[in-house]
Parts: sequence; C-alpha cells; structure tokens
Amino acid sequence: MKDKQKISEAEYEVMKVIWENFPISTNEIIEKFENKSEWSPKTIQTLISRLVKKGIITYEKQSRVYIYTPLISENEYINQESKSFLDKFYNGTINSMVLNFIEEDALSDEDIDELKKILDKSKKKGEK
Amino acid sequence: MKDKQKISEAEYEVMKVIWENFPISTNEIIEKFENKSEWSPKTIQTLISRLVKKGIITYEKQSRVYIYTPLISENEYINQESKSFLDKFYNGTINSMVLNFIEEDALSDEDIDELKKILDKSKKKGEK
DNA sequence: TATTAAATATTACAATTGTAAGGAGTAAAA
DNA sequence: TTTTACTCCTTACAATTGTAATATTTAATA
Repeated sequence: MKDKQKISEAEYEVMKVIWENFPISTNEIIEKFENKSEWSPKTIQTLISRLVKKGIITYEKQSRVYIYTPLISENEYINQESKSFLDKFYNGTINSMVLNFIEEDALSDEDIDELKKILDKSKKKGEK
Repeated sequence: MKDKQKISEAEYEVMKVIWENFPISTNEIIEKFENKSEWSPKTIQTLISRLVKKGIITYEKQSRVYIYTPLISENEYINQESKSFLDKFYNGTINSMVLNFIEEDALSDEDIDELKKILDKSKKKGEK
C-alpha cells in the first residue's frame, strides 16, 4: 500500500468483500453486493477504481476482466486503524480504553470475567 | 446535539479546546491555538461556525462576542465514537479487541498485568 | 454623531466522498 | 465481417472538509 492512504466508509465495504474473497473479479464483487446493498454496479466500479488508484488493491488482467488482490491485509489495516483510534481518544493505550469502559460501567461482570480469562490464557502461552 | 452529526478531524481539535475551557469566547479559542498550530484565526472561526451549525456547540451573545458551550460532553462523544469503532472493527465488543491485541502480540506482559489489576479493582468495587 | 476597529457572516476553492451516468474498446455472436 | 454486448475508463455533481479571504455589522472612540 502506498503511504497510508485513507479508505473511506464506502470503500471499506468493498474491501471487506475483497479481503474475504480475493483473488476476485469486478463482477464477483458486484454479485456479493447484489442482495446486501442498493448500490448500483456503477457505484461499486467507481469504488474499486478508487481503491486501485489509492494503491490499496491491485489487479491482474485476465483477457478482458480484472482480477483484484489487496495490497494490505485486513489485519494490518485493522491494527493500523486501532492504533490511530487509541492515539486519538485514549492516549494510545488499550488499557486506558478498558479502564474508561469500566468507569463508564460499559462492561458487565461477565465481560470482565471473560476478559480476565483471556488475559490468563495469554499469560500461560507466554510462559511456556 | 442534533442527531449524531460527525465532527471532522479539524473540528475535533477545536472541540478539545472547548471541552477543556468552556464557557469560552472565539478569541480565547484562537489564543489557545496560537502556539500549537499554524491555523489562521479565520480558519478557526470557520471551524467554530461549522460546529455551531452542526449543533455540537452553542453560544451566548455577550454584547459583541460569542461565548461557546458544548452540547455534548467529551465523555459522551468518546463513548459514542468508541462504540462505532468497535462495531466497525471488532464485532462491537472491547473484549474481542483485547483478544486481537494479544494475538497480535501488541501487549507486553506488563500491559497485561496492569490490565488484570484494573479488572480486579473493578471487581472489588462492584462487590461492595 | 461620524469614524474606526473588532467581531461575526458570507463567500471561495480544491480535495475527498457518495453516488452514479455516459463513452470507448474489444471479445463474442450473428 | 459487422453488430452486439460486456468490461473498463472518463466524466458528473452535490456534500463535506481543510483552509482561508472578503464583506458586513456593531460597539467603541473621537
């Protein structure tokens, strides 16, 4: 991916389809939206072109059709967005986000227990 | 705040100043940016007007100057944004975000210990 | 009261985004 | 080979955003 281009909301919807199905052609992408959105195929095509132009996906020509592949993985992208989100709202740490959630009573006792289990499990993994 | 208007990046910078200092006048807001940004006072004024138009802040006229107050608290706003962020990237739960961070090795052992302490403390509070 | 100065309001303009329509090239069908 | 149909490319247009300049109003001063 070229240096940190933003993926817009609409483009992100297209990216989800590409991440789940690549390598994928224009028509296959359009089909995936057929039932779940009102977007015209033209709109989807525009979004795809913009993603190419931004260097977020690339394609390979197979005779007349284009087959797309992402240039950044979904995980990389989510991590990147998570980092900016935490930087913007929580001084950059997820701990401070969790603390805030607890203070705001946004976590149930079950959530908290589950979270503890998650942490304990990771500790064990780290030790062995 | 009118139904969920978006606060843009630049507007958010202004909001941070307003949240920290309200009630605050245009000139006071502009002063706060004097050393930390290159924005022209005109730019800041535009951002303030847009925030008013969006219903995110309001003002009171004191003779010729306007004194601004937020219509949404910083906490409310951060909570709101956190919710959409989690919905978009982590199925809506912070637990799944933490799990992902652990899997990505984005948390040190110290972070994890600290997080546990945070959780234990909250548990105690909940019990009493 | 007439002038000045300060504050707010209006206008500007390019880039990005959402949402598409129309045109062009080429492979397939007639 | 000519026509058709499908795929990609170019253009469109309004709303939002970043970044201001200009114009107007009005309080303060002369």
